[in-house]
Amino acid sequence: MTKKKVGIRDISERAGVALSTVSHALNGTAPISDEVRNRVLAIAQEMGYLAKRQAKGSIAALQNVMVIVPEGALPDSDVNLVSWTILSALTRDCETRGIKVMPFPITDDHSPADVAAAIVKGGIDGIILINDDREELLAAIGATAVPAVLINGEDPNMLMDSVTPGNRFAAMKAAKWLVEMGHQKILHVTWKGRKTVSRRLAGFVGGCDEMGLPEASREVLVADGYEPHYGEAAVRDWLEQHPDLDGFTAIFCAADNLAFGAIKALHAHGLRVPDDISVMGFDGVALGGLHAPPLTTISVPLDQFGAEALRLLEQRKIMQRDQRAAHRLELGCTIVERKSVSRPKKR
Amino acid sequence: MTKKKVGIRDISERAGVALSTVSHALNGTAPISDEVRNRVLAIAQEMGYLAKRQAKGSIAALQNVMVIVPEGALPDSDVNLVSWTILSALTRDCETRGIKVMPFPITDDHSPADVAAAIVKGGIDGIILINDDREELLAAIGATAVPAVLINGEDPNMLMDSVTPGNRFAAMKAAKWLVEMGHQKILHVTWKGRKTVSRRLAGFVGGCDEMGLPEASREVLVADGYEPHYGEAAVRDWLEQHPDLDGFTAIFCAADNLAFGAIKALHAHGLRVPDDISVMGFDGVALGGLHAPPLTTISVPLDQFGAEALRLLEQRKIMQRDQRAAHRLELGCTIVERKSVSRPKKR
DNA sequence: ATTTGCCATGAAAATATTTCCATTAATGGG
DNA sequence: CCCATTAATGGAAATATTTTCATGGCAAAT
Repeated sequence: MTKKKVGIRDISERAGVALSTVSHALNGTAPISDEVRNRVLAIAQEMGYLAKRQAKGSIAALQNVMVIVPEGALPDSDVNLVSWTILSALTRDCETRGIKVMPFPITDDHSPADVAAAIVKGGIDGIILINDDREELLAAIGATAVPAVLINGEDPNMLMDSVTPGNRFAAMKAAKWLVEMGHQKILHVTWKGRKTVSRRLAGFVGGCDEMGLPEASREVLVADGYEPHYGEAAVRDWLEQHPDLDGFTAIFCAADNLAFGAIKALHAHGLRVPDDISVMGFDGVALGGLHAPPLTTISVPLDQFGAEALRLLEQRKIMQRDQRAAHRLELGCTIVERKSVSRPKKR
Repeated sequence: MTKKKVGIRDISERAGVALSTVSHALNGTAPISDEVRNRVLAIAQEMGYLAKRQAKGSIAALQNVMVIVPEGALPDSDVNLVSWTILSALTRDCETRGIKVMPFPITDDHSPADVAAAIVKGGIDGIILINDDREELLAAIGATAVPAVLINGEDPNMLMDSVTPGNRFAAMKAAKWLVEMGHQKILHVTWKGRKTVSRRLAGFVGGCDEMGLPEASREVLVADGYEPHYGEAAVRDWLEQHPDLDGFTAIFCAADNLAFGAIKALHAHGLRVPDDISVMGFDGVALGGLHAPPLTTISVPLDQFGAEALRLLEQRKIMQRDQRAAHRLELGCTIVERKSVSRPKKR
C-alpha cells in the first residue's frame, strides 16, 4: 500500500503558494486570481487530492455488504465471465475501503424469503445484487428497508437503485457502425430470459431503423441460453437454412460468449471470420482479445459497476429514505475494434 | 443563514462518547461496538454531519457553469413549467454552493458553433444543457472538452453524462396501474419531437402488453406540440370520432400540460372527469394540484435534477476524462393520486 | 503626489480531525 | 485462579484544515 498521504500542504509546496492560499482557492473563501486557482486545482487533481477528499466524504457508513450472486457466477465456475469480472472488481473496491463482503450465492431453491431472513439476521447495512432481477426477489429485498443496489439487471418498479450498461444505446451504436461499415444484411443473435438483453435487441432494431435498413435485411436469432454452445448450436442451425449466407455479411451477438460459439459454428462450416462474414460481440470480457480471431466487441465498463454501486449505497445511507428518488444509472460502452469485423468483401 | 457548523465534537457530546471514539467509528480505524457505532452514525446523520462531509468532498472544482436552455423555457415565459422547475432548483443549488451561473438562452438562430465559441471564451468549467438534445449541439459541446451534462434529454452517442426521468418505467407503471384499476381501454396522448417522450410511449405500450391489454384496447393520439392547446385540439378532434368514448375510460397524457388541455376539451364536450373518464398526466408540475379537478399524475423529481447534474460535473472534473464511462442517470418517478382518476364506472 | 480602497496573498491563530497510546473489561487457555 | 490476549473506549498529542487578519501592490480618485 503506497499510502503517501497528500495534504493541502503538499499542494502548497508544489504550487509555490501559501498553505492558506490553497485552502482559499479550494473553498472559494477568498478571492484568488484565476491563474493561481487553476494552478492549484490542477495540481490538486494531479496529486489525487481531490479524489482523496471525495473519498473521505464517504465515511464508513458501510460496514457489511451482502453480495448476492446467482450461483453459476462464482469464481470457481468459468461460465459467466461477466459476473465474475464485476464481482472481482467489486471485492477489490470493498477491500480498499475496508468493507466486509458477505457473499450469498443464490440457488434456485432459495426462496426470496430465505434471503430476506439472512439479511435481517446478518447485521447487513447494504445489499448488492448482481445479475438477478426476478421480481419476487427484488420485492423481498425492497421490503427489508436495507439499502440495495441492483447491478446489471432491471427493476421496472424502481424499488431500488441500479447500475447497468447502456445496453440500448450501445447496441444501437454497434448496429449503426456495422451499417456504416458497409454491411447491408445483419443477423442478431440473442437469447431470451434476461430483460437487459432485450434492451440490446431494442437498440439493434432501433439502430437499423435509424440507418434505414429495411426489415428484410435483418434477422434476429434466438439462442436457448447465453453460453457459447447455445450460440454455436443456434448459428449451426441457421447455417443449415442459409448455407450460402444469403447476403448476410455480419453477425452481431448480444454477448461475447455467443460470439465465441457463433465463430466456432462458422469455422466448422468452412467460413472465415471476418473474410467471409464479420462477427461482433457484446461485453468486452477479457478473453475476447485472445480469441482467434480477436473479437471485435462492445466493451462494457464492468470494473466500474461495483464502485458505482457502493456509491449509491452510501448516498442512500446518508439521505433518509424517501427524500431520494430511485437512481438508475447506465454506464456508456465503447466499441473495441479488433479483428473479427471488417468491411464486407465485394462479391 | 443558519450556520451552525456541526463537528465531530458535537456528535461526541450528543452521543456521550469521546471525540476520538466518534472518529474511529466514522472511519473504521478501530474496532467499535455495533451499539456505539450505530448510535454515532445515526446521530451524525441526524445532525447532518454526514451530509456536510459529503458536501465538503466536492470542493469548488466548479466556478462557472453555463446553463443552456431553449429560450421558451426562461422564467418569463409561462409555457414550460418543467424547464422552469428544473432551472429554479438548479440555480438555488448553485447559489448555496457559490457557483456562478451563466445562463445562455438558446434560440433557433444560434448555430452550435456559436455556443461552442461562447463556452471556450467564457472561462466556463462546466456546462448544463436543459431540454435540448439536438445532435449537432451535443457534438459541438462534446468537442469542447469542457465537462457537460444533459438534463432531460437523450444523447444516444453517450458523448456526455445525462440525467433524465425514468420515463419508460414510469409510463409502464402508470399503464399497469390504470389497468389494475379496472380500465380496459386507454388512450395515450403524446406528441412527437422530443426523444424522451417516445420513451414514455414505449413504456405505455410495454405496460399494456405486460398486463395483457389487446392492441385494440389502446390508442395513441399524437398532438402537434406539448402546450395545453395542442392537447385540447387533439382530444377535441378525437372526441368527434368517438363522441361516446367507445368504451375508453382513461386518458394517459405524456405531459401534464397535455392533460390540462385534454380535460378542457372533455369538459367542453360535456364530460366529467373523472366520473365519465379518467385523465392522468406526467410531470408532476406544481400547478397540477390546483387544477380542477386536481390532476392525478406521475411526479418527476424535477428538483433533484440540478443537484445530480452538478455532482456529475464535479465527478468528471475530478477524474480525468477517459477513465470514466459516460453516466446516464434515470431518476425514479412516483404516482401522485389526486382526483382526476377513478375506477371506471360500471355501465 | 497622496489618499483610498480593493484585490490577492501569506502568516499565524483557531478549529477540526486523526492518530497514538493507555486503560479497562471481558475472554479463554493453562 | 492467573496471565495473556483482544475488544472498546477515552485522553492527549500530532496533523490537517479553515479562518482571521495584516500587508504589499496597484489603480482610481482626490
